[in-house]
Parts: sequence; structure tokens; C-alpha cells
Amino acid sequence: MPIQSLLLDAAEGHFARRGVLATRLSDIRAEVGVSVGAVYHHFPNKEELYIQVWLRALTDYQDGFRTALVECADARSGVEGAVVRHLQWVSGHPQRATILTAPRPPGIDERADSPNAVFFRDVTHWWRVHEHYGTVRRLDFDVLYALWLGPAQEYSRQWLAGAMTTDPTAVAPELARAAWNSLRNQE
Amino acid sequence: MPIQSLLLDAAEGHFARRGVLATRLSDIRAEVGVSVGAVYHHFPNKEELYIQVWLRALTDYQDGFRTALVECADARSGVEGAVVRHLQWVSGHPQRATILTAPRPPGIDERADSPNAVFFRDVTHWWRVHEHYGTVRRLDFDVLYALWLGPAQEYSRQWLAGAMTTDPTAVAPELARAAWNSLRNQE
Amino acid sequence: MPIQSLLLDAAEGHFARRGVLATRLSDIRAEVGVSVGAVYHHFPNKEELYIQVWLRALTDYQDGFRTALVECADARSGVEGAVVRHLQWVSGHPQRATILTAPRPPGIDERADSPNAVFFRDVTHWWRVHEHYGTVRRLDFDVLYALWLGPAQEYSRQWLAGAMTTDPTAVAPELARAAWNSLRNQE
Amino acid sequence: MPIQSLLLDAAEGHFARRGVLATRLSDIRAEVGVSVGAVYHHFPNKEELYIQVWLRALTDYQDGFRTALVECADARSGVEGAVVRHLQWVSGHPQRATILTAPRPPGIDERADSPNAVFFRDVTHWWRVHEHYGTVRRLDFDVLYALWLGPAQEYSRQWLAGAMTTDPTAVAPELARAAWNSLRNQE
DNA sequence: GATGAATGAGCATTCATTCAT
DNA sequence: CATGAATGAATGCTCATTCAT
Repeated sequence: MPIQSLLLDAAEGHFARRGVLATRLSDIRAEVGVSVGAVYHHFPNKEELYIQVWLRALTDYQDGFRTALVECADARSGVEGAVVRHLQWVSGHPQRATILTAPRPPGIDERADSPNAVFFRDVTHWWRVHEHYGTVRRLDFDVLYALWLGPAQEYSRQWLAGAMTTDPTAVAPELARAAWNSLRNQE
Repeated sequence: MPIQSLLLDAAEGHFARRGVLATRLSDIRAEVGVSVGAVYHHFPNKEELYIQVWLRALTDYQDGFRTALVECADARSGVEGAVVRHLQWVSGHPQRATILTAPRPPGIDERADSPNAVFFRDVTHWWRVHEHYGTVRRLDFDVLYALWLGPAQEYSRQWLAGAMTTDPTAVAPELARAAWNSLRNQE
Repeated sequence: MPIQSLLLDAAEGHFARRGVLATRLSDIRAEVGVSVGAVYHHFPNKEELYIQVWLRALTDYQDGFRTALVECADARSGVEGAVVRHLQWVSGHPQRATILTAPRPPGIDERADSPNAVFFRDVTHWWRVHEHYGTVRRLDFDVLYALWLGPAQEYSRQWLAGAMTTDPTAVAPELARAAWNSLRNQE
Repeated sequence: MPIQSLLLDAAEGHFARRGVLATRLSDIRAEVGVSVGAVYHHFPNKEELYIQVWLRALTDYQDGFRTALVECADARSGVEGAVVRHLQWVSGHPQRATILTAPRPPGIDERADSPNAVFFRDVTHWWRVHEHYGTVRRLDFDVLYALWLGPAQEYSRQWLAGAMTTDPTAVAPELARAAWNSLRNQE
């Protein structure tokens, strides 16, 4: 495996466990077993290493989310599937999930082709279609997102923080159903 | 105002804005206009200063939450009121809300009389009463909390991070209603 | 003696002997016998330390030069005295002279009340008076300076570089006379 | 053009502009568009690269100086011509002039056939001839050099440092005449 | 109580140089 | 000959904390 990936992996773990500032570059370096210079040969500095760790996690997460939407024809399975996928991903990638839980690195939005913008556009588009057919409510994206994934997010955070031991996937059906209840058009 | 409070206030602002690790004790010191020694006269170290900032914010928040529950006789106004109060508090105390959003300081749970334990007991108790009468669903605290305040929390986080400008109080009714829908016993 | 002065002295020696970039802050620090932190308590960084060393040397030199001019009523003794004083100063303060020989630190001119501007004004003023009475030639400052102190400067540089052992004061009369010959009005 | 020369040229520019220590080998490498290894194929290390840059500049300068002396039969045109040539060369090769202005690389004198020794011998020889005929003064080489080229050197330094804009060639006649006045035998 | 000079472990980063391919 | 990945000693600087006054 290329050093670049090994470093990203090691950095991901340390960043998730201790936070970026508390992680010393030498921790990462030592884990992979390369020299200081090697790190700087692949990443210009700690900041950029963090950004790349973040972007990799974000892309990974969003790909799964998008897939969940695309796979489902009807609104309900889309909404519920997204919640389930979200919790499965968190359960399966606790480190990456922790990374995304922390405040995003500054300057990440200036990145060309910010994945967030694309993600926002895709999800909004999917939503508007079903909204158009009256299956789901007409909502601002912010509120929509809070109702849809807020419970799952909150549960994930608590679980990642070690507050409880029940795996997120165990509560997925419950949270998925609630999300659908909040978002479907009830008239 | 006593130096102790001035330091807590200044620390709160810096911790919220830049994070604990990125905040230098001298930033806080300079803002209050006190000497290095003075800080150490009132707080044994940075860690403890952070803990006290955190505890003050937590107590402040939880007091409001508890009051919201106590004030309401019926389950619905309690559930909805809590959501509204939550969003009002976040809107009115963005710095304290940001503090509580960050990972809690290690060792805070070892504190005697951890406010969290008390809070957990009070809220659980309130819930069990209404659960007993069949007005609300029988749920684990974790799931209950996620359904109840997850959307509000998620919205708050996004707003605190500057992702949107619509004040949390504006979406409070919407999120409150959704919470009630998720938690009431529908049979 | 205050640490500040001790550091300036030690820095002066090292900067003169090895140059600024080749001098490690720890060399200076170790010579004075203080901790890293102490250095940074008195100087914000290496750059500023260099600037202050430079300014001290410059002021010291220019004060002597100015005095030499003020003390002399007639042009000849002023011109010759300045050359002699210059060489005496170099001989007596080889380290400071070496500092002034190196390229000036960037950003030193932005300093309020740049000593150079004051010096230039004073010397020019002195010159214009004697020029007015026709004792000395009418010359641009640049050429004037080159003819006046160029030989002394060149000799000083070679001596400071260790190219010869004859003390600058030994050749002072010779170079002083030559300066006067080049600058006096011969008509 | 051979890589060796391209590297010398690039190095010369960077060394002159920023100084040797502040110049990174990779700056030079990048400008020429060569790999790290290529540099080390042609020069054993940075030190040697600097020495060769210096030697090339020195030889270039001294060749012109010697020529100026050889071309002139009488002492006066030799003395004045050397000053003029000096200033012309500085004006035409500011980078090389800047290199020679900086402290010489250590260990350059141990070089077999040090050009300096040869130069010193040649110039001294030329001088002794005219001294013998009584046209010029009997002077130690150090003083002789200071009187002869000190003003030109000083003016050059100031000009190279950017202190003024008047080209050295413009003041050449003036400085040349002054040099002759200082050096000719007046009896 | 208050002050601020002093400490020093610790960290990110640089850059000349080496060497396997 | 050429490449560029890898090395690692070295350096400037930060900042929580101590303690003499």
C-alpha cells in the first residue's frame, strides 16, 4: 500500500481519537514507520493532511448516501434507507464518522468542486421530485435535513462518544420510521 | 464583577470561537487585563478552567430544560416546550451552546454530583410518569433523546457553525411538532 | 546587567562571526546561560533581535561620526576627523563594524525615526554650510560619501575580513589626507 | 548549454538576490528544471557550487581589471582606466558584483592556484614599475587598493544595495580622477 | 494577593544529502 | 546518466506552568 494511504489511515485514527491539535505528526509518522521527511514529501503540512483525511471521509459517506437514494424508486424507502445507511456507515466506520463530527477544517469550502455543493444539489434534486408528486412535504433543506437525519446524527454522536453501547444499527428501524413520519405528506 | 467570573466569560468566548486547544491562556488573560499569576490564583490550570466553563454552560442549559418540563402539566406541552426552550437557549447563548457542542472535557464525569446524572434522573422520571399514563411511547432514554431533540440539536449545530442564517427560534414550532409526533403514543 | 543587554551582546558576537542565518538562537542563549523562553520573553523573534543589534551598532557609529563633525569648526578638520574617527571606531568595535558591513536587515527602514534619515540630514547640512563658503566641492551625497569614506570603508572591510593585520588607525592619517584632497575646493 | 553552466547561472542569481544560506538547492534546481539527483551529479554539494559561482565571478572581474592595466602604457590611464572598468563591470554584471561583495566562501584560499594570489602579484608588479619611475606614490598594497578602488567599491555597494539609481558609470570619471589624485606622486 | 520574568519540554517544519531504481 | 522518494539532524518558536519578589 502506498505511503500516502498508510499516512491517511494512521492520521484518521489519531485525529478521530484525540483531535487534530492534540495529535502530533510524530504519532502518525511512527505508526506508519516512516521518516519525518517522508510525511512532508507527500503532504505539505499537517493542515493539508487533515483536509485530505476529512475529504476522504466525507466522500466515502456521501457516496453511500447517494447510492441509497438512487437505489430506491419510492420516497419512503429512500428516506428510510438513507437513515439506515447513515447508521450502518457510522457503525462500520466509527473513525471516519468521528472525523466528520468534528468542526470542518477551515478553507475546505474554497476547494474546487467542493463535494458538499454537489451532494447538496443531488439530494435537493431527489427531494424536489418526490415533493413535486406530493409524497413528501415541502421544506427548506435545513429543516428537512434536521428532521430526516437529526435523530440519527444525535444518536451517532452519543454512540461515538461512548455514551452507550447499543449499536446504531439496532435503532435504525426506529429512527428510520420516525424520519418518514416527520417528512411524508400527511394530507 | 469578580475576576473569577470575568475569566470564565472571556474563556467561554475564546473556547467557543477557536476551540480549547487553540486558545492560549494569555489570550484570556489579556482580554480581562489580568496578570498570568492572577489566573493561576483562581484556577489551578487550563484544564480546570475549561471544566468550569463547561459545567457553567451545562448547568445553565439544563436548568432551562428542567423548568420547561416542570412548568407543563401535560406531556405534549412538555415535549414541545423542551424543544422550543432548547432552540431559544441556543439562539440566546450561542457561545455556551458551542461549548456544549464540543467534546466534553475528560474527567468531568468523575465529578461528584455530576449534573448530568441528576439531569438524566429528572428527565427520565418526568418521562416515566407520562409513559405510565400511556400518553407517550415506552422508549430507551437514548432513542427517546434522539427523537426528541435530535432535529433541534442538528439544526443548532449547523446554525452555530454558520451554515445558515435562519434563527433556530424560527423553526422551533416545526421541530417541536415533529418531536411530539415521534414520541406520542399513537395507538 | 539586564538579560536584554547580555543577549544583544552575545548576539552581536555571533552574528558578526558567523552571520545571522548561520547563528542558532541556542548559541546565543547558551552563551548567556538563559532558557529559550527567556529569549522570547525579551525579543519576539530572531529577526527582531537582529534588527536591534543592528540599530544599536548603527546608532553607536553615527553618534561618533556626528560628534566628530560638531567638534570641528573648519571643513578640513571635520572631513579628516570623520575619517579618523571612522577608522578608530572600526578598530575599537570590530564586531559592531562587521554587523554594519553585512546587508541591513529588511524592514529596518520602515522603523519610525530611521536613524539613517536623521544621520543623512545632519551630515548633509554640515556639508552644505562649508560648500556654501566655497571650502569644499559641490557634490551629490552619494559621490561625496564614496570619496570621503570609501577608502576607509574598503580598508576596514579588508581588515575585518582578516586580510591584513595593520590596524586601521595606523593608516588613518593617510586616508584622511586623501579624503580631504578629494573633497576640498581646489580653485 | 550544458547543465553545469545552467546551474551556475541560476545559482548565481539566487545567491546574489537572497544570499547563499537563504537559497535552497531546490530553488536553483527548479529554475533549471532538473532533478535533485542531477544537481548532485554535477556538484558534490552546495558549498562547492557556491565556490564555483564565486570563482567564476572573480575570474571574470579580474580578467577585465588586468586587461585595463595591460592596455595602458602610462600610469594615469591605467589607474583611471581600472576605476572606470570596475564601475562598468559592476554596472554590467550586478549579480556577479553582488556575489563578490559577500563574504568569500571559506576554504577558497586553500584552492591551488588561487586566482587572488595571481591577481595580487600581477597588479603589484604593474604598480612597482610605475612607482620605480616616480610617477606614483610608494604605498603598501592595502592602502594603495583602498585609495584606488575604495570610492568605486563603496559606490558600487550602495548602488547594488538599491540605495540609489544613478548608474555607476555616470560617476566613473569623477571617481577615476579622484583615484589618480590620491595615488600620483605630487612632488 | 498580585506580578511577570523565567523555564523547558514539545512541536511543526526545513532542507541538504543519499541511494535504489 | 537521471530520477525523485526517503532520510533525519537541526532549528525557530509556543505556551502552560512555576516562583521569587
